[in-house]
Amino acid sequence: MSRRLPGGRTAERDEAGNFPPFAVTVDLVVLTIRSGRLAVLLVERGEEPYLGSWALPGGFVRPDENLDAAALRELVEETQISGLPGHLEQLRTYGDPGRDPRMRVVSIAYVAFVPQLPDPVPGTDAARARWWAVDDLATVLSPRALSRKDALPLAFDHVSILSDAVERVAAKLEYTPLATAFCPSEFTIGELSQVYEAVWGVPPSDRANFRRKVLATAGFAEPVDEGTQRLTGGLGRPAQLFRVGPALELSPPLRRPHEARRRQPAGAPERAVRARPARGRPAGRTFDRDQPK
Amino acid sequence: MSRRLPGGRTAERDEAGNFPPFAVTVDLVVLTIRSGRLAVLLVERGEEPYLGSWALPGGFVRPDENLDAAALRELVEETQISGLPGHLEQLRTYGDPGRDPRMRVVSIAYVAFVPQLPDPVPGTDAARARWWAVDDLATVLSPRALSRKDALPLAFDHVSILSDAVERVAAKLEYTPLATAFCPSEFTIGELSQVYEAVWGVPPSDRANFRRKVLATAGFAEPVDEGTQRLTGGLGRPAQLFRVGPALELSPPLRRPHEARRRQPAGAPERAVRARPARGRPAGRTFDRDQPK
DNA sequence: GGAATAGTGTCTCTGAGACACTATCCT
DNA sequence: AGGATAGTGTCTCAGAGACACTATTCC
Repeated sequence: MSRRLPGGRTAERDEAGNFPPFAVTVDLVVLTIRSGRLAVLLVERGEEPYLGSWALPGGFVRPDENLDAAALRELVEETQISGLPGHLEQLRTYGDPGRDPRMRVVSIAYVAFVPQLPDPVPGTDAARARWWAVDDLATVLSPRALSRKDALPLAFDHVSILSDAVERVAAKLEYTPLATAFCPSEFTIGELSQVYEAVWGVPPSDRANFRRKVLATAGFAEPVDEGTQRLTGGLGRPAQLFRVGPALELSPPLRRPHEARRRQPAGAPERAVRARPARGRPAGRTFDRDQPK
Repeated sequence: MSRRLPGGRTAERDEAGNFPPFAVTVDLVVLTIRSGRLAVLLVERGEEPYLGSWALPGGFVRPDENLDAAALRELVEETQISGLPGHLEQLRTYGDPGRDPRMRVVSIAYVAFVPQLPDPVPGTDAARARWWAVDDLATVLSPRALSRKDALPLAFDHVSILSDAVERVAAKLEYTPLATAFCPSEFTIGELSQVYEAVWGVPPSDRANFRRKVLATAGFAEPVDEGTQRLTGGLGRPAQLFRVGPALELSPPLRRPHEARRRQPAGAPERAVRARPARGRPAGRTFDRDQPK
């Protein structure tokens, strides 16, 4: 039997007819809001390479499970939550040769948005896990974290993964109701606003307008019938409580305040593959419709 | 030496201490516009499984190349273009067990946007490749393609990949200048509009407004100094020619006409991991801030 | 009362859509 | 002239931002 595995025709295999050996893992970027700051769950490495460094939780994909299931399993193992409160989605796949010095590892990264959880319990499997404020890390992306001398470096290429994840969540808050994934089941508009502030780094422009915009999308935040409650630290007028509704996207989106939107998208300026600079015109085919000049 | 490979702590390995064997491939969704329709490059399979079916081009990632390089190599092999006119970016990774009946294959899918190319030349490596109009295929996503009895089925899970790619390009045209990746180096506003129409399935709402919006983003379409040209089939007033500028995003975005935006996002309604229905409350930890009820 | 937070009213400016009109080519 | 496509003017309405004001709590 031939080894032409992929759907296409140009499958490559080594001299012996075997496919190259790859390890396939999932890495998790578990994000939450703690003390008004965006935080990520990291685990301390207990061996080389990067012994003592902090890394994203992750693990091998099992032979019989799909990628989402592997990510979900890792999430449950690390956070002890079950039933997935919050949100989990595939982020991007990282597979540069050399990203792990030991061998070729292709890792499918996932992002999870979870509500505030208790600290990892010592004695459990997650004993050496802890939450880190994202802007205390040497994240490429966050302008707040740049040039901090005490910034914590991460193992492997996990800084890139984290940066991509932070950009993803910042973008997702603009046009989806996923900010609620960071909130408890009942929340106030003020708490929702704090999520946006923690993720974007700047508060939504105007409190009053923010409230109106949130309420403008039906099925984003739905009022709990009765009560009100003060969660603001016990001060001020009690706030209405809301639950998350069925909406899948924000119909007038909540755009990030100006700056980020006006030139570069704040984070990675688009992740496109660049060819090495072509000298002169492309040597191969040319366009049908190119007019002679 | 231990085999705890991933950054995290919960690496799994089999009884013998080895990681499970995976094949890693890239699959390409090469999109272009042909005769005013969105088209994708497919190759005919010459062996089982899915012998005779059409599939996305793809191939193994080589041990020493990164994922982007593998995708770029496949693109060049299939289209004969070099220097990457157009755009190439990672789409998503597909790795369900059983997606290839022969063994476990994890495939990183890429989308490419390319300008119109000549038909594949018989006799070359790409002889059994051809362009298919996307809505002639049994794409899950495209409303136009649904319920076509003569729709062409694709091999493996390539329908899912194609659907995701089409949704990606439709979304990208809203807030990036990537429509120009489908155009020749000099193009008219009318041609740009045709790209939007082919991808979205509906023309931009108003010709005049479309023109103004395109021109509103500096660095999207920049006028070629001199000339004008008629490309419209030799009829009507000659159109100004434009070149692509340096803009990375459309500052007032070009939103898809209403319908798609008002409820579901036209395509896959968000690709989040769903946990199996939790019976009762989550058994594990509960939220810090859950108020007793 | 004063500080702090929640909620409402309303004005202005920009951008999106609709549509009428002019310009320049072809046959 | 008539059809076809390119380009401009302008009106209306909705959404975004700014800001003033009221409401309700704790101290």
